[in-house]
Amino acid sequence: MAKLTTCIDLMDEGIDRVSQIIPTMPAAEARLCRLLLMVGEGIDQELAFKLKPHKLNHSEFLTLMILYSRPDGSSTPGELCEFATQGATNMTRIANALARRGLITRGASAADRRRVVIRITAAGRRFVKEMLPPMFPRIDTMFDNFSATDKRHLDRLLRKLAGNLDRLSEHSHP
Amino acid sequence: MAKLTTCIDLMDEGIDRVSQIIPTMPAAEARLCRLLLMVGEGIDQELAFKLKPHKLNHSEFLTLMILYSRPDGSSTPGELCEFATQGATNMTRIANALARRGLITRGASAADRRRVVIRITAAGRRFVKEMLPPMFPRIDTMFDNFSATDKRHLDRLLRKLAGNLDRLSEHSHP
DNA sequence: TATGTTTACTTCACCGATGAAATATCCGCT
DNA sequence: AGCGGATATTTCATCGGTGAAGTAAACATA
Repeated sequence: MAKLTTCIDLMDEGIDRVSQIIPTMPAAEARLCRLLLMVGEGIDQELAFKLKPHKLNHSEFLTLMILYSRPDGSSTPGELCEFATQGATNMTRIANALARRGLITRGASAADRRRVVIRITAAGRRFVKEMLPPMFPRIDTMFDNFSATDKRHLDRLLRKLAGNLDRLSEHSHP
Repeated sequence: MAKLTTCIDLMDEGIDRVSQIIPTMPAAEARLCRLLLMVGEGIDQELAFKLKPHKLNHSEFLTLMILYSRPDGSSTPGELCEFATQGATNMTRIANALARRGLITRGASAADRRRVVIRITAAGRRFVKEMLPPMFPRIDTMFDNFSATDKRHLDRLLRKLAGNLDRLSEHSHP
């Protein structure tokens, strides 16, 4: 598997050459975008690696965690779509997958019969409580050489960037 | 479409509640992971939005850009897989798609007849040179309120994180 | 030069995700 | 009460991506 750092080196060279041909390019900013995308993919793969033994994929895990973290352990497909930034179509499949394994239940809403109520089961809670801790060491290792201020900075900058992205997409694809 | 910042707020609450149930969780680090993943997805969507009018997807664009940035404008499927972190299978499809549009050519290597030489065409270069500049304003906007040191910090922290991820995956899935 | 191993790419079968359309229910208005 | 539009979820067709097996050429070595 290709190392992330060598990909980054190649990306740096590539951007240098492109910005020679097209000097109006915002090279530093484009570099940051690519960096972010690459590191994001790296974390994705790391997460997938940790989820594979449990036969979960990223979106199923996220959905289960959202339910786990809710005080009442329940939600609806529509709400879960919002929070997990998933399409409704996919949420149907995710719910099917989790329900088939007995980690959640699907029931009809009494108040609004269009709605489906999804609830995490006791088995689902047990499952999460057991699978989560073994991930912790690797998460810690990811930020090994990060000082407290490093972490604070990264947190702040990512949130700032998220705000900018929100404003961008508001204007164009709202 | 759900705003990124509200998803982040919900994520914060979720992590708080989970770390009450499971206090050994490295909450700050998990938060950073999720933040990075979410911002990464945001940039992905933004990129997809800019590519859609050109009927390109992310991996096709990246592949084309790698070719564009190479001094001789050529490479091989294997090399492109490495640099674009793509599976060989997918690279075949990408090359098919780009070749069908006349943006690249596929030829046999004289030196090694197992190899396929992929080369960006004049039309491919023109295509890139025209599609790239309209993206610049939005990239600039993404980092609008970032100071020069903000950008430097983000760059440094992401590279550091990439190094850590490399060490992680070396040990476990090499 | 014959043989087994490695490398490069493609084909095939499948999975996860998405857009468009279908279905069922709810809500506002007359 | 009943009609029209909005909302919630599912189904279907399709796309992009991946793993496993297939094919072809190169290399190593005996």
